[in-house]
Amino acid sequence: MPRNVNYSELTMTAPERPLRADARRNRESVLDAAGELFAQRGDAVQMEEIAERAGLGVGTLYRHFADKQALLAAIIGRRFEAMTALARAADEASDPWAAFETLLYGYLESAQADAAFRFALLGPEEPSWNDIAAEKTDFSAITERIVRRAIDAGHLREDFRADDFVLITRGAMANMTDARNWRRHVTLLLEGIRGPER
Amino acid sequence: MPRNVNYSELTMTAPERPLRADARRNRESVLDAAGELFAQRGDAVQMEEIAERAGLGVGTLYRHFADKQALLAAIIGRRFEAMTALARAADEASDPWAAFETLLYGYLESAQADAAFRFALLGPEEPSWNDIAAEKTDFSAITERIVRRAIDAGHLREDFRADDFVLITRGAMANMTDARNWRRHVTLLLEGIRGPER
DNA sequence: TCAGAACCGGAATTCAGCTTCAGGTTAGAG
DNA sequence: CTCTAACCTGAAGCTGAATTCCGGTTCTGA
Repeated sequence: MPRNVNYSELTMTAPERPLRADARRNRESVLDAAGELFAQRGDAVQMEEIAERAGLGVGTLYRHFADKQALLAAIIGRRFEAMTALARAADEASDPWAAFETLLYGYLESAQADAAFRFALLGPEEPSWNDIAAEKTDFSAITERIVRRAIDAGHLREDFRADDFVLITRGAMANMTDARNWRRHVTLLLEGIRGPER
Repeated sequence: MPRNVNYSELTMTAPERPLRADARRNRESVLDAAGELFAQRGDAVQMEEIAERAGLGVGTLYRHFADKQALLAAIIGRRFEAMTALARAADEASDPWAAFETLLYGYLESAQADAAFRFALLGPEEPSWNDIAAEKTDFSAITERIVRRAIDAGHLREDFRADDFVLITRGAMANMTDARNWRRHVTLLLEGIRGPER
């Protein structure tokens, strides 16, 4: 007889008994509220605030998620899934460079809109986010393929590595204080900053 | 009759009465201890830990610095001064590109060695760090001159701006998880990542 | 050498947030 | 309709870390 079961598992193993209707509804509210607030102010939001926005008591948050980390992980997990979907879509493009740009800018636009996402990507690895590691692997595989295509088509320098994609995105995210800074950063990266006299 | 005077003013207006010998010595110990620890783990160190490393009680820290922020500000301020000195030195180089590279890599190597410095540069503007703003102005002026020289000599693209220097450094600092990542990042930036088929 | 201002130590206090828990409520099976 | 497991609430408890406070200690000028 578990008292405070954690249904936040991202792996979709259905719980023995489905949630009661009100519980399912509330869980959704929590996820929505947390999603918005985390996206807006990252880690800094308080549990109480999330509960209020969801129209629930704090206790209810804890019925659905073991702790703040678990809630954050659930939110982050969603974003990662979306990102993998984005990568998959980008890979559809027949033009290799279009695929690369779609992936890069799509990724960064998502990051711009979501402080929690940036937080997860820029900060140190959270050991509690194991579920996310698997998602990352999927994403990386697709990225790898897109990068390779761009190289083979001569759009990226020969020695470009998928890891470099991470470098670029981290760099850009660090410049997201202002809406246009990160675009400038990416532009400089893509075009290079050396002059004619190099 | 002030009780707990804040001598952390970075502006060197000497206090009415010079500090007692032991006090001056202790102040130095605090600065040293805090400098090392902040450099190592940034914001995350605790006052108690700093006190211990300095061989003093916490109360003593608070005799010299109003609060943790003030102590951090004092440390950061020192780094900024060093950075301005570095810029001045770089500007001495007769070769414009050498000057630019010296500045860029010197700046980044310092950042690599100091988490507190990165923290101050990457995080949002702290309102309590007013003293540092002045130092920043000096630094910016020199950077501006170095950038201009590099452009005029044809080593940097015409539309390069001093602000871009900030973009680059922020980007690189975000990639300082691993010692060589940021160098790769800078290299990509300088050389560009587009292939022959651009 | 001595008084007392300046200084120091570190236990006690404060505080902000997360988390728990002892009841009250409600969905929904029978 | 009834009963009860599942659910919800939010005040109270807990925790970790900053900050205070005051009795004791140490400089230093006379």
